[in-house]
Amino acid sequence: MSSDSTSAPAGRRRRDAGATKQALLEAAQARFAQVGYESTTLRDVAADVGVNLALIKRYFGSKEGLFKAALAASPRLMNDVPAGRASLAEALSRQLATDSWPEFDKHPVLMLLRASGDEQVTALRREALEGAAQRILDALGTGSSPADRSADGLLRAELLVALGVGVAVLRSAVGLEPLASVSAEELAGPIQGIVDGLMA
Amino acid sequence: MSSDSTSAPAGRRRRDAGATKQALLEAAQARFAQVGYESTTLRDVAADVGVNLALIKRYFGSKEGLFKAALAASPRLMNDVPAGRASLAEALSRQLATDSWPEFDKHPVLMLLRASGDEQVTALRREALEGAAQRILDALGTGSSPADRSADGLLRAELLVALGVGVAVLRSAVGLEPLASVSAEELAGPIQGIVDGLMA
Amino acid sequence: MSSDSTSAPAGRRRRDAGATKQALLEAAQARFAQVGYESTTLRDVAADVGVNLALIKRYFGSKEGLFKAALAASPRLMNDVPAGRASLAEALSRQLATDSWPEFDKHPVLMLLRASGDEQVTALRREALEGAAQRILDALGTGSSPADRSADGLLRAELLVALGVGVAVLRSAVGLEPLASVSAEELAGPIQGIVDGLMA
Amino acid sequence: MSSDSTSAPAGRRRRDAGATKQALLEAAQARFAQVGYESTTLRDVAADVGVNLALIKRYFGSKEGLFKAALAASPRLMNDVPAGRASLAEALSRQLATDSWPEFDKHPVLMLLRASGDEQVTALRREALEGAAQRILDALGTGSSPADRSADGLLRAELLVALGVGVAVLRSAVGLEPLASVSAEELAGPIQGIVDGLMA
DNA sequence: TATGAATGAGAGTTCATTCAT
DNA sequence: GATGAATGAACTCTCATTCAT
Repeated sequence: MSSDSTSAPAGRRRRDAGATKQALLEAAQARFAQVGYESTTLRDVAADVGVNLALIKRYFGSKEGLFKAALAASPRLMNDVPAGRASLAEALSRQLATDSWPEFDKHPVLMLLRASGDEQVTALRREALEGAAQRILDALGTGSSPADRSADGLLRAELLVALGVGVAVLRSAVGLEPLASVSAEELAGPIQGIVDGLMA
Repeated sequence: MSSDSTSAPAGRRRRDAGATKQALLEAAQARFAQVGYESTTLRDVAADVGVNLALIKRYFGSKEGLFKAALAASPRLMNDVPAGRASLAEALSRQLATDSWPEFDKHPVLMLLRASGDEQVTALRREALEGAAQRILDALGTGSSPADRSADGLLRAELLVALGVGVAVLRSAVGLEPLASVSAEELAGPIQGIVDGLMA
Repeated sequence: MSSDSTSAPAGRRRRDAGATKQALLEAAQARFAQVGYESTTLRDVAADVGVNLALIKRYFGSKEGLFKAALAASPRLMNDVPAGRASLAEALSRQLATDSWPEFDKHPVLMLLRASGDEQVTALRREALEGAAQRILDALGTGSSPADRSADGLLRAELLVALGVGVAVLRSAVGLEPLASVSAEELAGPIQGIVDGLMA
Repeated sequence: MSSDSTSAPAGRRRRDAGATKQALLEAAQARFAQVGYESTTLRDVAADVGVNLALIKRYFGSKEGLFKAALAASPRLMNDVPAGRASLAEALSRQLATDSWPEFDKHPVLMLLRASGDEQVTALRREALEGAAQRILDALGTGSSPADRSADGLLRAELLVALGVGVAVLRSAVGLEPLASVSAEELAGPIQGIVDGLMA
């Protein structure tokens, strides 16, 4: 779908700063998610896009800068989740199965887990995950069950985030079967059970 | 001359190959779990123990070798879990709270997630996690509930493993509150709910 | 459109090639004198003036070219020195004190000492300093003292140049006190003694 | 005289840390004096000695560290100058002529003038030159002339240091003739005149 | 003419590893 | 068996420069 950018001369993308920057960003996201911060080399990222290494410095300042940009450009986790337990479980199942992430090792959540020591990165990471937890909590907030409103509602939401993080890791980094190749459909039942059990 | 036992780093450990090796292994486990494979330097590990860098080469062959040995020497996850949902939930809660791992960033599960390149490492990792899933399944297997015996029983067990992995990551690498500082006691309720919901 | 003169950097200098070139030259002189050839980046020079980096290439060809131009545009050392030992000593004192060079680290003699590689640069440098020595010799040449006309008169003049160079270096690069902050007045006596002693 | 080090196996110096370190130091001193801090590359220094680049890091930590070590290992300027104007002038002449420094472009004073931005380096530099000035002052201190004891005695001593610095620069970096190839003998007269005139 | 996207070469630094002693 | 000197390869980063527009 989004293979080629806006108005690029197809063959060799040349002299289009925006497109180059975007391509670098995507390549970086993939590399960071797949092999982590340290193992990702800027040479590889540049080579993926087919441009010179120095452009990364030009556009992102440094490796840290590229990482932060890649992190910031990641899609929001658990975005637009309709209210209600059923739709939450369904959204979780879908996002954790290969359906929405054919190349699962590039799942944005994986990048979140790769360290870089930097303080700002840690903050970005935390914000992203806190946001996901909050959105999960919101999706459950309309329910009448006492647990939804309880003091530890956020904790329960975070446990669902943890579940998602764990599934992503086990799928991609470990390849644990049958989890690694389960479909959204097959995942739906157990996830629904977890959500219900957690909020009972 | 003086043979020191494992847990007694008396004065200057001298000429006790076994103790030195064990100390190196523990130092390596801590470093790998805390900062990951790439960021761990052999010099640091050797310095932690106070021995020469070349000893690591001698004992473990290479950095990969040390990592594999550290992985293999990790405590088994979910070991000795009594049968029954309640005890399973309790065991999970305990292991995921700071209670059993005061220095949570050295939790063995964290080391499992580091470094991906080597094939043998991936295998070790998978075995460790498959074993945990199997033991969880066993702990539930004696129950009479239909889900325990269902075809996707293993999948459900793996979801619990995923939950554990995710919690460990969020606690240590991200420091997501309130999850990061929750006690085993506070964790028990929600975890129990999840186990019950999953197996309902 | 609006033609700005040399010393009036009004608003945004536009379309005045001469003024831009002159501004670049001055900025380059300052940078080269202050931090040396290698540490001066063309980006910095361009930024100082507020023009595009490529303009330097256009006007001066290369970094070497800019350096040569900056060197060639430097004010002549020991220019217009009236004849006689007293006026020579006075001229030396004045030029080596902060009086005439409030920003002493931009003193033109400092630029002369930077960068060595290029052959042409060495020639320019030598010419500038030979000229200064010659003018010093001329200023003394009208005197009746036998030393003025002696075969090593030039050598003696060069020793005065050396003194000047050394003072400039010690003032700016090293900050050697009390020399670094001495006034022209305080310098006058000792310098006069040196000139007299040298020519006695 | 000091071409080969202590007990080196002549052919290829191997496995002698002390000798290697010393050789690196000497090579660094030469390079720094000749082309300055920025233009000196660690690869060149290592190549001069015929060892691996990484050894410089091992022994000196960094380029800055190497520079500081080279500076600290430099011979003291104006060391062991006997008291009296005549011997001072003679010592100055000798040190500034090719006599004592056949390869004049490696003269230690040249290294002092090459910047590196570092604060500690500036301090080292200043100390070395202050020491030289002090020793010059001491050499003159026994005289009965009023100027020796005057408040600006140090300033006058520093002017002699400046003269030395300037001569060194003009000899090596600029090659100003006839100064550049003057003998100690030819230099003696003018220098003596300067010292006398300065202290009159 | 002037801009800025893109490049290539080389810098210091870091690390696992190897090799004499 | 154990030490530490020495190596090679790779990394990030920096800069002058070139090339389309």
